[in-house]
Amino acid sequence: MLEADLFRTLSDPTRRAVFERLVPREMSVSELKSGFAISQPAISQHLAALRGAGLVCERREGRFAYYRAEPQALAPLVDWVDRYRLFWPERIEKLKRVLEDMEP
Amino acid sequence: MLEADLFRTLSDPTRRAVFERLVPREMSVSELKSGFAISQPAISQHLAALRGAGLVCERREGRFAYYRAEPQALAPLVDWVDRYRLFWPERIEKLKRVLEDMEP
DNA sequence: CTGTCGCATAAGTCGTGGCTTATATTGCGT
DNA sequence: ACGCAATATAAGCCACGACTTATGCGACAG
Repeated sequence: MLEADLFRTLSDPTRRAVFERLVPREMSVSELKSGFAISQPAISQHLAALRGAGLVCERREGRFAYYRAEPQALAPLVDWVDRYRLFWPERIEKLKRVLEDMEP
Repeated sequence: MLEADLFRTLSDPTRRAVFERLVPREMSVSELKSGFAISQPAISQHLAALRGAGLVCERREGRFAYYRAEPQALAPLVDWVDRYRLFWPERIEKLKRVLEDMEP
């Protein structure tokens, strides 16, 4: 049931890009804004939406707000796609290969 | 880049429900309509959107149109979530268990 | 203490999209 | 041939959401 929020939140391309940018490392709002052609309030609104879905979390430090992604919040979305991965044999094979490569 | 179409198409809960209903077995439009509290044109419009994303395909038979889901069209979405699954070790463990249950 | 910076919130605008009703199209039954 | 059934398309309506500008608020510098 929770995948609904994730689909809605991630359906916007800009917001998805914001999330992706916060996966490798945390970033301040102004640093995020550079690289997007939208206003600072727009960024803050996207961050609020992502925060509402648990996809990012903020760390306050003085007047700066540092955001980082929380990939584990993708859980319901992962469960959703996994449910239909079962109807798709070749994809399972590929996944198995990926997993085998990860353990010694 | 193609995951954008999938996110946009699947962001609507009704359309997502239509897709999910067509995964186990094919179904005619009128059979689909029963179970949804929306009009038949609305169903047809959702099917057109899903078809545009390659998520369903239709089979004509007389005046009936039978639709079935094409889970392989989820590929770009699967790739997207897999990219961030790597940042999330516990999820990999769960997946491995699912895969192990599937083969004797 | 005052100005400015970093960010959030408020308010308003505007496009998009999902729904409706109405209509067109094709196929089947009688 | 006629009418109805199954579906698609057209046109219009309305709500939602993404953006803007304007404003508020706390933190640091001078």
